[in-house]
Amino acid sequence: MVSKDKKNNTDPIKSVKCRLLDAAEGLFCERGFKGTSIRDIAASAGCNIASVNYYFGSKEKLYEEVWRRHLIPMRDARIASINKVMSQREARPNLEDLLRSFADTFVGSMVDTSKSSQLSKLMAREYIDSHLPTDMFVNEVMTPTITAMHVALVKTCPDLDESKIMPVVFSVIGQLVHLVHVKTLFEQGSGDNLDLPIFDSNEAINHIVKFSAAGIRAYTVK
Amino acid sequence: MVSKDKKNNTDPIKSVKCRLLDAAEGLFCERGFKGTSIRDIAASAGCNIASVNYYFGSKEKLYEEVWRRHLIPMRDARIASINKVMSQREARPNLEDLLRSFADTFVGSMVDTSKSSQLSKLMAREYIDSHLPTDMFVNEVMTPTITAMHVALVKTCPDLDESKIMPVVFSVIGQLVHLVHVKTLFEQGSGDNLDLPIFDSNEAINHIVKFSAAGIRAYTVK
DNA sequence: AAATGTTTTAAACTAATGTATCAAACATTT
DNA sequence: AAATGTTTGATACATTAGTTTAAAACATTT
Repeated sequence: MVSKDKKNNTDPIKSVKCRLLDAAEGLFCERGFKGTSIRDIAASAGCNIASVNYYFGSKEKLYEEVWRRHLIPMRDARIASINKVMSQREARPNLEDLLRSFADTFVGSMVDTSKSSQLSKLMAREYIDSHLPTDMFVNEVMTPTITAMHVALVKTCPDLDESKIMPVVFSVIGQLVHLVHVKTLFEQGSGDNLDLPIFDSNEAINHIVKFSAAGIRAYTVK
Repeated sequence: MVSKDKKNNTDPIKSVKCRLLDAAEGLFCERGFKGTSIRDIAASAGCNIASVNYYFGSKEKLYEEVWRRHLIPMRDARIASINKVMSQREARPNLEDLLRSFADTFVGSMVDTSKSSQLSKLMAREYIDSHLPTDMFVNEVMTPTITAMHVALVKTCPDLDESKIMPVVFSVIGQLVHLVHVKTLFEQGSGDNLDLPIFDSNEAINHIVKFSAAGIRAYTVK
């Protein structure tokens, strides 16, 4: 008796709660927090409007839960990829290896399936107008990531002036965030009449690694 | 008889239309398009709700007008700053000069008053979910800017492989956009418990220039 | 099978939004 | 000053939002 239009996550195997989370994630990424209504979410998950409040208490809480599913894995993936490079037996780890590993994880850590840029998009939105409780994202992901990168860089480039590490990390992250943004713009529609070259992620990461390595070495004594 | 609370732009010298544009700009930057109601705008401008539809036709049109006031000046400022550096009498313009000039204008072109990062914030929002007609921003600002930077770089670095120019411009812009983002986050509240170092724009720009110059030269033959 | 606890449903509620109306106030021209 | 065109104001309208309610459907335990 239930109409089956426009529903994405109606797989009855998954629990209603899970379907709601999936549907909400997709819609929040696509249309933002304010742009997504509880009715949209319920419809996409194939369940009743009241379910959102029944399972999560409010729209805000649902949004929080959507985040919580990914925050820790995201952070751990990034830190792990840094540590992996650092724990190789060579005396001094290679700067390019460190950068590439970090970049790969940054751009790809959100790659569960094909919806690679979905979480990045959510991140960008949350970045600009936050609907998460105070600095949940900064404290649980950003700060730990930067710290891990900080110590890795100190080990990799002993000649690098310590006061320059933050700016250098800033530059790398700036490029990566921008890459994700641009990727997002290209992948799904909105800017389809641009004549910019097709954006290959691997090429882009190669470039960022080379560019950044040179930028970092500009600060080493020799 | 009119209550004077919370109003920012009630200067009766300015026309109602102008007051509406100013109020809308501030609120759109701060709360986004969806987060700002016509009632908020009218209240902040100290005029009636109907004024918005009277002068602009709709909320969307008002948003467009807010943009139109700045798009062309923004683009022209950026291009002019590039051309200024390029037209100096020296045989080959200096790369650092070009980068600094571009960076200054990018971060500061929105500096009419103290609300330096206001337009940048608006830009970031529009970036993520667009309420402007098809690619108005890309066509009128982004593309011309990138093109100007493109030809400037070719002249400044004749040794630079032409195919590497786009990636290189991408890296510079990525860092600058990120700088503006972070500046915004710090300047107005939301992330006040971060222990990141105080962010001085001049220092940051100095860094970006040095970092990027080295990154660019990594692509030159010698 | 009766009783109890959990989940789902349709409907209602309150508040807020963008827009439209129309008369009053104001300014300008005749 | 009268007439006309423009701007402003209070209010109404239709729509949509998030949330709540209470009954129904379902599942579980006794």
